[in-house]
Amino acid sequence: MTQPRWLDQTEMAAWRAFLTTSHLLERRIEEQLKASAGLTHPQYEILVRLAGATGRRLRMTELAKGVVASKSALTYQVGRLEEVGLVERTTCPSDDRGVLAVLTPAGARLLEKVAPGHLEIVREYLIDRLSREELRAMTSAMRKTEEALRSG
Amino acid sequence: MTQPRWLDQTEMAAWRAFLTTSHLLERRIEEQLKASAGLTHPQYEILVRLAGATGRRLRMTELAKGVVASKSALTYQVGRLEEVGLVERTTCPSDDRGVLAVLTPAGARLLEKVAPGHLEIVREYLIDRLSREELRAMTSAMRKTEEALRSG
DNA sequence: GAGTTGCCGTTCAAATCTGAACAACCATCG
DNA sequence: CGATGGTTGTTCAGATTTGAACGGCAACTC
Repeated sequence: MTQPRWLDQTEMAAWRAFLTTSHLLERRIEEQLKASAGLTHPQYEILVRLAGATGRRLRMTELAKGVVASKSALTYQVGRLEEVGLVERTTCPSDDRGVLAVLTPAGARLLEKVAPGHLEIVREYLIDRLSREELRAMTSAMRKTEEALRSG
Repeated sequence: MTQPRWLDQTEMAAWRAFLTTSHLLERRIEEQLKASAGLTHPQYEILVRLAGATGRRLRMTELAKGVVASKSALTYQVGRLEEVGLVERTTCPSDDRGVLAVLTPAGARLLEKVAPGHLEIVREYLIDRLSREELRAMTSAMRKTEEALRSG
């Protein structure tokens, strides 16, 4: 442990901008999804992950890691999605402890319907405002942090 | 309304990296603050904003905008902080509707104690991993998005 | 100065998240 | 086989967030 190292003005500005913007964007996305499909952002992300998985199914634990949610939060949200027929649960054939969340055809249809409006928000407020250079730098930066956090 | 514009591979990678990383980092920060001071991240941010305000006090609405929280969430969290003596409430002298949240000396002391450990996390996982160029680009990018979201 | 409109912060019920505890299962080793 | 330790997903209670509704006050108009 060395001396406490504060952030200089530039670093603090960077951190504050990141923190504030991620929260604001999260809010905007939540609002759009709720209005257009009655989905929360976590629910939407679950559908996206399942749609991208082979067989449109994933183990609960994998899914939780993918969407960055706690196990119990995922159990809860998959329960909601199952109630409305967007996802089904199957016991994992290779591991009786396991549960597979499976995207239903209705889930896939809803996702196709909702995705454009969602991505339009992502474009409008983030992607389309960034230069190629900024996009590249941000991706690089985020990946470094992600990698570090996934390891620890 | 034009055609739906999907994100190309580079754009989607950028968005996914941002989304995932912000959630992972949020989790790590929450964990650190809880362990080191029993504070949640929203609570910590409230203390930070108050500490930086003139007179160490802010109107509830300003504070809510600053920390990007809903009015009711802020009411709740300020209530928690008041219970443990880190913040006090005062009625606003210039506007009887208003409430001023004021950082107490105990709140200031706790913040000084906790900030280094918190900032160490921010450094370790984000700031220290970024080149000066990445830091600059990320700040610029985040500010553009923040500005757009604050206007709408 | 009465009326109207809008802002301020709180309250409330409902939804969601958290973390610990738990039961069931897997894997390894002796 | 039997014991041990680790994993899996769920459950539960408690904490937090959300959004709408509300009462109180301010600001502006006529």
